[in-house]
Amino acid sequence: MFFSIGDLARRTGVKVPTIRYYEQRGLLDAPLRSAGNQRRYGQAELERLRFIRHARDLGFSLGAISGLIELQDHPDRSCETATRIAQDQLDAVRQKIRRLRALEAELARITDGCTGAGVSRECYVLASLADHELCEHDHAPVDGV
Amino acid sequence: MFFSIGDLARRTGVKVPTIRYYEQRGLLDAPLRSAGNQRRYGQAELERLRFIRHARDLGFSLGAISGLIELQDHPDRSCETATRIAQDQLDAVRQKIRRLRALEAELARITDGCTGAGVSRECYVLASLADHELCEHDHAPVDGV
DNA sequence: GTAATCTCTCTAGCGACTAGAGCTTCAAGA
DNA sequence: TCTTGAAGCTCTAGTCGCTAGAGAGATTAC
Repeated sequence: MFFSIGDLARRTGVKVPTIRYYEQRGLLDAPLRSAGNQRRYGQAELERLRFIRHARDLGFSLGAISGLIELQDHPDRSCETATRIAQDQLDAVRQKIRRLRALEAELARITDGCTGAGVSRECYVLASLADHELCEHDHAPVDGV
Repeated sequence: MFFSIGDLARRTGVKVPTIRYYEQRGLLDAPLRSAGNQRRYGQAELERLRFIRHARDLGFSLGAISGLIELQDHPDRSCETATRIAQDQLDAVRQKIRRLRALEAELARITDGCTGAGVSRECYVLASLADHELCEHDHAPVDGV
């Protein structure tokens, strides 16, 4: 019926320190404790952690996940917020894909220009990085590349 | 001929604290100083910082950029390393695009399933996150989404 | 000369963990 | 029942690439 943090970790694929971190961040409620002060979890916590895991896999921030959990805990509220959070996440993902594609094109061009056989003085990779004029596209920074 | 850190920031689009951070990280050499201990930069530093900026925009890590700078400073070395660093970066970008596309598909499906008009108990967004079985694809975590 | 703007160093914070120290508890076998 | 080894506990600090702020000193334009 009740299981340890290690069991919970195995069942969800979330690492033990990460579970404790989620608890500290308030995403998981403080669980019951054994006589010796060890955490003991039940089905509800398992499901919540799976929810968090799934949302993290989809790229939601812990802040966004907090919002989603808040809604889950109040089943009578409008789900407008949930939809908006998900839509924002989708928009962010699409934006990131767009930027990464520009990067990919540029990087492919740069690496194609150099076999790696020569000497660094003549290296097209280094030359391209030194001189933005050699670029075909603009590429804005992408965080977390 | 010589300019301040603020001028350098304006000419490269890199923020002042970031320039100091790069110096601390060893990506930029410690520059000359004015009588009053302020940093004074010349053309060489400007070019190096533009190189760094450009590489950062393409998603290279500071560690990778260190490696590239090392090669730039030794023009007689083989550029194999540079090519490999760039190729690794390209691979990483492509990998990230692949994962983001899977996420995009899943998020689009999830958000399409909910108009936001209902109540959170019946919300398809929340249901999908709670139950991975509703997913059509596997989606591994992507760092930095 | 004075005021406004820069610049200096230093420390701390972000997000989402991850690693390690030093200790205690638990579960299984002898 | 005892022992042993794995697993758990709390706490602090580190990762990456910055960013923000405090409180001081330097520079520049008028």
